[in-house]
Amino acid sequence: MNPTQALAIYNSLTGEKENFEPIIPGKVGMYVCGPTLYSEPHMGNMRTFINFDLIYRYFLHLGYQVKYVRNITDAGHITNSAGEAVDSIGKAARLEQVQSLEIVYKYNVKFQELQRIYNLLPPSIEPTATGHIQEQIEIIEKIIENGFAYIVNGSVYFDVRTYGKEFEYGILSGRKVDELAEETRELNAQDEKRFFADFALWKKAHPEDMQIWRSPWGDGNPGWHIECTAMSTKYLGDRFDIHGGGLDLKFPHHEDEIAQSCGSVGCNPANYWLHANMLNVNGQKMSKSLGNYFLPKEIVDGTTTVFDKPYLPQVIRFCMMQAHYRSTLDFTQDSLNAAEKGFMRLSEAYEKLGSLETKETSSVDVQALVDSFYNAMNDDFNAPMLVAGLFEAVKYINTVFEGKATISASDLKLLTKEFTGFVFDVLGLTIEKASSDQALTAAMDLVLDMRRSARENKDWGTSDKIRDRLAEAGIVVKDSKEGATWVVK
RNA sequence: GGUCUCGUGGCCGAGUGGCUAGGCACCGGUCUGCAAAACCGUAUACUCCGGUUCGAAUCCGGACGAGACCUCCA
Repeated sequence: MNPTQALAIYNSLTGEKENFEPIIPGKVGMYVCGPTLYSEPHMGNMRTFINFDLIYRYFLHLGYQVKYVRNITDAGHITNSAGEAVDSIGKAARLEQVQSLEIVYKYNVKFQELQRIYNLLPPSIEPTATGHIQEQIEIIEKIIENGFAYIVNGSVYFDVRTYGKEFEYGILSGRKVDELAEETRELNAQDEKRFFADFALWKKAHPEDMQIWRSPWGDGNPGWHIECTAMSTKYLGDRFDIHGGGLDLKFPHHEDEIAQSCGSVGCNPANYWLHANMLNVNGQKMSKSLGNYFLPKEIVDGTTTVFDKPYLPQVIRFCMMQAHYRSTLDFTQDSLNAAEKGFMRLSEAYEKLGSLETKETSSVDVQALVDSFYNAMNDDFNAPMLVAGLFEAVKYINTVFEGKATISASDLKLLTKEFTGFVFDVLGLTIEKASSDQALTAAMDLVLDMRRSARENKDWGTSDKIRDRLAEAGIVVKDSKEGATWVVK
């Protein structure tokens, strides 16, 4: 590795790019908020997970030993500001007339499948909220002990006002408690909370609840935020390097995690807070009501009506890599088609790498090119800049292939190592070999052989007829000096 | 209503106080029996109005527009 600049990360907590300094040299502890499994994760969820997969992969590429924890939220109780329980998993379970765990299990299987399809590296640990109820209770007890929470009628609430005397509530989101008071539209008059901004750590069970746990305060369910605090603390300690998640979790979820950690162990849990931006479709945030909502599996299968053709998962991933993780990204038919063609070009250049002829010297500064890959990623994981650098390499590879530029043996070795390293290991792309259908391949060999004979006899009529009829069947024939190749569209 | 972000060429999308991001499309060229494909190359931009500056699309202010969060959300 030859980065000419240090790894800088944009820290949402400070609003600035900071040089990355791990707590333990050579090691990284990273926690990312995973999905709530009350439905199949949609494409927008996937973008967040793909972006953090990129970050995970880059740390690994730099040689860090990474402990990557991404939780699974399988306890449905979440409370809104009015203190009302919103049990999304229980709701889904009732709708499908099954138990909560069945819902969670069903969607977890789908989520695992999606991770395979989109080539996500498995995290070091995927803990579940329901597996850490005891830890959550212990943290709540500690917060109560420290005076930052109170018990009302079997529920426990975090006391934001008392907390605010010692710590700063709103340190991450920039919200001020006073402002929040004015902004909040309506408060529930029946509220058990002492203050509108207080949030539930533990919620007393309702008779119709499908999942109930025992606690010192009676039967109930954990609050949403405490789940993440418990799991991150258990596996990464009171203080770790990176906490990530979608931008929409910044407030209140992450803000409340900070409050819970400060309120229990006295410090912000993470040194660097990273937030991945949202995915838009045709210019708008993906949503069911707008009709631009689709699942990661549907776009691959071509079963969504949003786009008129299927796309390979690696094309979708590549499309995402052309935008920075902190920017919104707009998926449109055009942007996906552009990514598809660009990805093909990248793939084809990769396949040429193995057959390049080397010369005494290189006509391009390969080391500088490789440095640009690292510098791009070291600048807050700027994948689009990396992709631009990779296309510089593509152009170079192509011109060498055409005999219009030269590369030395040592530079070719370097370029091959780093180019493939960044394409496969860092960006997480996969390049599939052409059709593995042996019967089709044999038939095509025969057809193209007959066409070649026709062409040798200047029988253009037959040659063109074969070409056109194959095109109608969805097979595109590409002629080149080395002969004809084909590809199924 | 409050807080915040953003507004880049036909599309997607980086970046920077003065030095061409990149991809796709377009156009030109090479190649080809023709075409496609492939490859190479050129062009097009920084919402508007003020201000700071030798110089701003890049900094500041305002206008307009878009989006996010404030309620579950990746």
